[in-house]
Amino acid sequence: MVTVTQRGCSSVSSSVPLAGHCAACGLRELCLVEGLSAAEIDRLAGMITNRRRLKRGEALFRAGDAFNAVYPVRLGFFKTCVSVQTGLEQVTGFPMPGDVLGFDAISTGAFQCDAIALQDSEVCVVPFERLETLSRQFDGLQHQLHRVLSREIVRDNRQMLLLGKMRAEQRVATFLLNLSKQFAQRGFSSREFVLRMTREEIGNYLGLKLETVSRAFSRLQADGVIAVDQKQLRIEDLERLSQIAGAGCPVH
Amino acid sequence: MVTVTQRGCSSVSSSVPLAGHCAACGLRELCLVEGLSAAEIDRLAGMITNRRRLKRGEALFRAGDAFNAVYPVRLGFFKTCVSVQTGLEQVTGFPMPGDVLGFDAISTGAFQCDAIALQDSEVCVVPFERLETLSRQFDGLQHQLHRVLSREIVRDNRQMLLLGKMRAEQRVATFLLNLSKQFAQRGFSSREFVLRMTREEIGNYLGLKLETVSRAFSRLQADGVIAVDQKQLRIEDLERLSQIAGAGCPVH
DNA sequence: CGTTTGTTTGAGTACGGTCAATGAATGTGG
DNA sequence: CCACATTCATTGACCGTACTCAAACAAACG
Repeated sequence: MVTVTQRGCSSVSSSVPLAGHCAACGLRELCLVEGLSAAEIDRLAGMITNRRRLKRGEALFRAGDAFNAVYPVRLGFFKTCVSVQTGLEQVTGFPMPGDVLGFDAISTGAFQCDAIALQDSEVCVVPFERLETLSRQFDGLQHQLHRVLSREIVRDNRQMLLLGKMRAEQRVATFLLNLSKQFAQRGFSSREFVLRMTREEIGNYLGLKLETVSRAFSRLQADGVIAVDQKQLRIEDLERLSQIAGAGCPVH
Repeated sequence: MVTVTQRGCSSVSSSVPLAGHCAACGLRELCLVEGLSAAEIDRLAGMITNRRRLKRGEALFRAGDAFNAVYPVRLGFFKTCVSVQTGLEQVTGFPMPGDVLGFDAISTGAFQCDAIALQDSEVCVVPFERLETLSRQFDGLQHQLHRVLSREIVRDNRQMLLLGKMRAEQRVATFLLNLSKQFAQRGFSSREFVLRMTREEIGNYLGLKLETVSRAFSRLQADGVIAVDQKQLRIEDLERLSQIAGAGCPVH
């Protein structure tokens, strides 16, 4: 895993001109690279001419911005949120390393949501036109692109089920389990991790108020299911957490 | 394997061997065909070797079914729903002519949701491997495919906002407005139309109980915003309906 | 014509939201 | 380094929206 040390500069985001090294990237299993041949990976990496670093709180893009590229997350943590004129705002996801940001923009050529860094982060800049060109030449890349797009649709559908049908505690339990699985996929501890987002952001994502999230955490802790200390979270009883979540896996 | 349950209809679906005539299809503006050159349309149409007709209540596919093709709707009305083992079920959409069914299946090679015909319907069968092959040759088709996929992501994000943030009456008003716009796009009346789905299916889609949907309808009718008689619906005051859908009670 | 399915409406309830107060953590500038 | 401000989190009391349960009715269907 590549670690990027941030100097204590208070500047805004910097563009990092640097050829992508997808073959060496620890996120191969998740990003656009999954399942590609060595030759395909080389060509994809050659296309990534720069990366972008963001400070906490900074926007990678905002709804309405012109669409040129998609952004695989290399490092850090984001939130994406859609909103309507009236001020309603919905957090639609918490992208983490390996996830790709920006696919919502293909349909209209402008981003449809905001993407905000929840901590200092780094993304690859993948010019979308060149990605389309390359995926016309390599069917492996083409199919992987389709799979990543499809995966996002499936994830959204599951979130709709959570928002439409689950009760508060069940939503929170499902959220923690999903986080846990995602950390496991990325080689981090699935049992203990840091919640990069606030209670309010969690609540927004889950269709709950922050107080309800806090109460759910307290209750789960009182029952010995989790141990939570501010943003630090440990799963004490995975079995029971899964029960509460309702074995929230899709049926086949 | 999943069994296909049929509700109250005796005949199964029929396959209709027939070359697609995309150029002549009234849904050109919506389907995969949008923005393609005549040559591209011809090639796409040549790939569609058959269609499929479904009776009301019949499943086009079920979660777990093997994925081979995507299905542009030619005629009729569908619902798609995801579920979990515990029995929770969420309606994720009501695809209508011009919409394309099945993109959720690309990610795993198996469908992730059920697609049920709400009335006698007809779809084109587009073998997905051939669609990928063709979209490697025609960048117009490739880009349109990406746009359709992206559009589904955007729509899902908006539905997450509805489910996470809106109040009951606001959800119902938004639902009716969306339907109205979709009918308009397809050349039907945007002011008066038939609700092809039951109150329960609407409620499921909107994260509400059927009684709540019914009450919302009654209230909107009492206020002179809509006129509803069973499945027949007429929008009486579009301005006010938009207000209710958009200008919900300011949360903050 | 009877049965099933779908819709409307009412009464009571519960879950999560609202409001409010307190405290902890983080960050800033003197 | 500390004082202060700000953000974030927890907890309690109360309230309101949407759910639950129930009954009556309408429509669709065999």
